[in-house]
Amino acid sequence: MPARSSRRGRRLSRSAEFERVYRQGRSVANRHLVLYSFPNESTGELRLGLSVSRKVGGAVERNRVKRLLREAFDGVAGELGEGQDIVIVARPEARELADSAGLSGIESSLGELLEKSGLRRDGDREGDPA
RNA sequence: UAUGCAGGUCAAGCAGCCGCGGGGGCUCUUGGCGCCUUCGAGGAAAGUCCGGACAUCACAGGGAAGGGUGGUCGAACACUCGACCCGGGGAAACCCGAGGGAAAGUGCCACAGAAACAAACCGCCUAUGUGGGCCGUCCCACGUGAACGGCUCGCAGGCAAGGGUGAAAUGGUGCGGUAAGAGCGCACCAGCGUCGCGGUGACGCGGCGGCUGGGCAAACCCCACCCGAUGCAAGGCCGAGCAGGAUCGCUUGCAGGCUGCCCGCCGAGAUCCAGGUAGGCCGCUCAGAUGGAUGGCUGCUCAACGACAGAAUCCGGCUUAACGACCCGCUAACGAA
Repeated sequence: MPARSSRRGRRLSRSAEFERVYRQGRSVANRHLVLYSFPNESTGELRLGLSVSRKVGGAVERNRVKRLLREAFDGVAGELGEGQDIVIVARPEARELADSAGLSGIESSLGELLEKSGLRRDGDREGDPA
């Protein structure tokens, strides 16, 4: 438990790992994002993968969407259980959301998906003995 | 000074807080964690259109095919750059030009027009040949006549000046000339050839000559010069597992393991080899990732949401995209003073 600090966990690195999350994981979506999740006890870590296709925009816009998604995910990572892989796919509408509402817009959209998926550990704050 | 040019710089700025990637250092028993420090996108990083480095493969020499380049000189070739030449634009500064060859051949030239490469629609001519009509002259003959002449209508023929079409119709203007005309002749201009001079050269200037018949070669083509193929997913190193080979061992356990030795126990495999998959490392950088860092929030200022846009082996060029701000130099027509 103390091994995982407050910063983000590892990331998904192999396309095979993405495939496993896509095929075997559960998914929830709204008009901006799609969120896949798959419990992975072997690593004991919370890992994130991002997929932002060319349909979202050019390199600058895709970078911006990815950065905002990482930032937003960082903010809520403490509320999620360990030992699972998460993949967030950005839809083209995510670019408009990032342009118009910025980080807060992405955060609320991600929070909506987490609520829908039930991934939040309800009332769990024992990981942060402040 | 406005205006217009040419070259260059920047790419909102500052502060605070929270974060991210690489390097270095400190702490630490190692790994790790933590802390400190430093560096961290562009002028186009883009398109991937050229060239080079680098890498692997191929390679005696020559040719063909294919591709590229195309005023000259220089930087070894090419690309490109600099200077210059020629043509075009501009008042100028300056800008633009795939700028070799159309008497080697083939092809194309829309619409319009007679015709787009060698011709004649309208038109001009009757000098020349020939047919008809009328008139006149001529006469041993007075005519339904020969010959000659004139006028006129044709045919053959001559002309390309003028009209008209077009982006373009085979030089322009003037005089002479002719039946009418025409570089047919002459003068000047333009073009071509040739000679001389200047220049490394593209070319320029001058003299002379006979007057030469369109455009397109980013149409095929011809000429000159250049070019091996593939590209960092190049390529190099390490290397699980599975299968393969070699050696040793396998009822008498004595190879091997527990363990450095002895005993004891377990015990059917053990060790090595090259190739090489998954995977890893290098290539890969004083930005240097390999699911890919360079960001977010707040406040203030300029301003009024701040353009185009994000490195992926490196370097040089080309092309394309795009708000603006500033610096330096040049030009000064019209207009203002």
